[in-house]
Amino acid sequence: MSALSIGDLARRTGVPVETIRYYERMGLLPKPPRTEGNYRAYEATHERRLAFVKRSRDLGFGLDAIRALLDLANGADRPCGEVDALARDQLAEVERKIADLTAMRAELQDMLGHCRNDTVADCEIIGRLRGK
Amino acid sequence: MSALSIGDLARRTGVPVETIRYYERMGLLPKPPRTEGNYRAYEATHERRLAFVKRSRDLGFGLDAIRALLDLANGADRPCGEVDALARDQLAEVERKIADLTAMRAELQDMLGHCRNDTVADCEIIGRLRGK
DNA sequence: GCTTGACCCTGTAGCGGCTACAGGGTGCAG
DNA sequence: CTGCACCCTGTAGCCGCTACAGGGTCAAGC
Repeated sequence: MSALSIGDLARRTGVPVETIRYYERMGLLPKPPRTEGNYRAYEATHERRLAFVKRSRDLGFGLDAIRALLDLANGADRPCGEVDALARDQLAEVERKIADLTAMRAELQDMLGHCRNDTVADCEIIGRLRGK
Repeated sequence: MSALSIGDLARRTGVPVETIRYYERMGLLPKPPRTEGNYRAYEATHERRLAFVKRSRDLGFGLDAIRALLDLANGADRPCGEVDALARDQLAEVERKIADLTAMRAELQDMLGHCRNDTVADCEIIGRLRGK
C-alpha cells in the first residue's frame, strides 16, 4: 500500500536516514524502487527487515553477523544451529567486554576512593597511572 | 644511560611498535632523539611516559583525556580536581557501557535459553529478532 | 505561478584508535 | 659480503557510522 520515504522509515524505526542509506550500500537492505523524482519508496517488507537489523545491532551483532542472520532467517526449514552459534559467539563477546569493563570500573573506583583532593604531586590517581 | 630502540620499548611496555609511532604522531609522546642512522633512541623518561599512556588506555581513557592527564601530571603543585573530574567522567562512561552490555547479555541469554534447536521457522532467536 | 522550506539525492571525507602494508634504509652476525 | 632482523616514512584500511557539499524535488502558502 503506502510507500514510505526514507524519512518516514527513519522515524518509524528510529534508524537515522544516513544510516539507512549506509545499510543499503553495505548490502543489508535491498535497493528499494524509486519514485519518479528518484526518491526511495519503501514498503512494509523493508520496514520489517530494517527493524530486524536494528534489533540485531542493539544486541551488538556486527554487520557481517547480521547479514548471516538475515540469510538464515530466510531459509525457514533449515535447522537453527547456525543461528544459535552466532548468538552464542555474540554472547561470549559481550561477556568478554563486560569482564574488561568491570575490571576498569574497579580500578577507577579504587583510585577515586583514595583521592584526598590534594595537589597533583600526591594525587593517588596520577600516582597509579604513573605505575602503581 | 641505555638508549632503547622502538622495538625494545615495545617489548618492555607491551605496546606495539606501530602504536608507539602513532602515539608520537598524535602528540602523546615527545619526538625522541635519533641515532646516526635515523633510528628513534628512547630513554627511561620515554618509557615511563609510555607506561603512563598504556595504563590510561587500559582504563579506557581516550587519547584526548590522556593528553590532559599528562599535562596535569606535570603541574605538581596544582590541585588534582581536574584529574578527579577526568577519572569520574571515565568511570561514568564505563558504567554506561556496562549497563548497555548487561542488557544485551540478558537478552541474548534469554534467547538462547528458549532455543529448542529446531528449524529456523520456529527459532526463538530469529523470532525475537523479527520483532518480539 | 512563484517562493519558501522541508525533504531527498549522490559522493566524499572524517571520527577513534589503531593495524597493515609498500618500498625503502640500517646494522650486525656468519 | 650476504642475509636477515630491524628500522624508517607514508599511505590506506578497519568498523559503523556521521557530517558535510552541492545539488534536485515537492507541497503549502501567498
